[in-house]
Amino acid sequence: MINQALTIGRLARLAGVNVETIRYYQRRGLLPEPKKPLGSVRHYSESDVSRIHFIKSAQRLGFTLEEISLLLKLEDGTHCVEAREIAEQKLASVREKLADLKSIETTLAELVSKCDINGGSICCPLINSLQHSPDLVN
Amino acid sequence: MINQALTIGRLARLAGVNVETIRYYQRRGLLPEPKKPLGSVRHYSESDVSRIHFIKSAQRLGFTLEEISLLLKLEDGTHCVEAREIAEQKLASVREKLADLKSIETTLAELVSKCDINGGSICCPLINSLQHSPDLVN
DNA sequence: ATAAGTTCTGTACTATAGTACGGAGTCAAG
DNA sequence: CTTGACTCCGTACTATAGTACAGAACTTAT
Repeated sequence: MINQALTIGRLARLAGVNVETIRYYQRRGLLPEPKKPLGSVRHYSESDVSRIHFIKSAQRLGFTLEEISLLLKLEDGTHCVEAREIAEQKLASVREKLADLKSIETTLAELVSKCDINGGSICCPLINSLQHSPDLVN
Repeated sequence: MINQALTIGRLARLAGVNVETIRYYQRRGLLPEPKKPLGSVRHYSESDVSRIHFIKSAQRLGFTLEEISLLLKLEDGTHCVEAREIAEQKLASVREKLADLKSIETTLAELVSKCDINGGSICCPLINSLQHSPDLVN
């Protein structure tokens, strides 16, 4: 096979992760482990690339691999009601995180702009805000 | 002292964390360790409660203790320019996370509402979406 | 003043999410 | 047909963020 049979190494490069990470995801059940053609090496598909991207995206948002594993189980097509429940739970938690982030964003943006007004000289507004309301969220 | 000298245990209860967590934050330099009045126990202040709340809030948003430690250094009042740079960096990363979360929110909300339309019977829209565009973000 | 409850100190253990590595087997290019 | 790269498999190590615990000192309530 001179052309791209998707081996684990190629998959890793395509997906931008480490080979070891792929094996780890397989051990954790996040990625299927294709069966090995006896006396040869495993072959992967494009969908594995997508799946890894999905995992990485979800992770960047603070989902744990455990949670991502739940999300991915929506895929098997056999647990519709559960699938919807999980999706709803996730949606709620995403909205919570969104609200938290928005409030941090507002606070930080204010601090930085107060700093602008002072022309970057002595940024007391920024420091004072942190000193007197360090409890940014809630 | 019959009344509330803020000992580490009380501080922990007030801040809603474990005593060990407070010690850990002290070791990491996230909380000051008040000096011990020889042959007695350390006393804490209200500002330590606020500081712990701040740390916990920032953590819920995905900041690492390392990053939080940087944020907290804005407080010392002596590095105005650096303080502003850190705040700006954080603001940028918060905005990135916000964008990511919004896109996940949209996707999940769509999936759940498609599920509603199907009356929760066979939730193919949800499952299909995940199967055919598992790369939620970007 | 004595027992129960805290604090202090240091060290060790835990979970999560990987990364590294050794040795054997497999592939592919010269 | 051999050499170098890659795969496979298991085990071990790493960093982050704690938690647990042992033994001594201190505090508080009775």
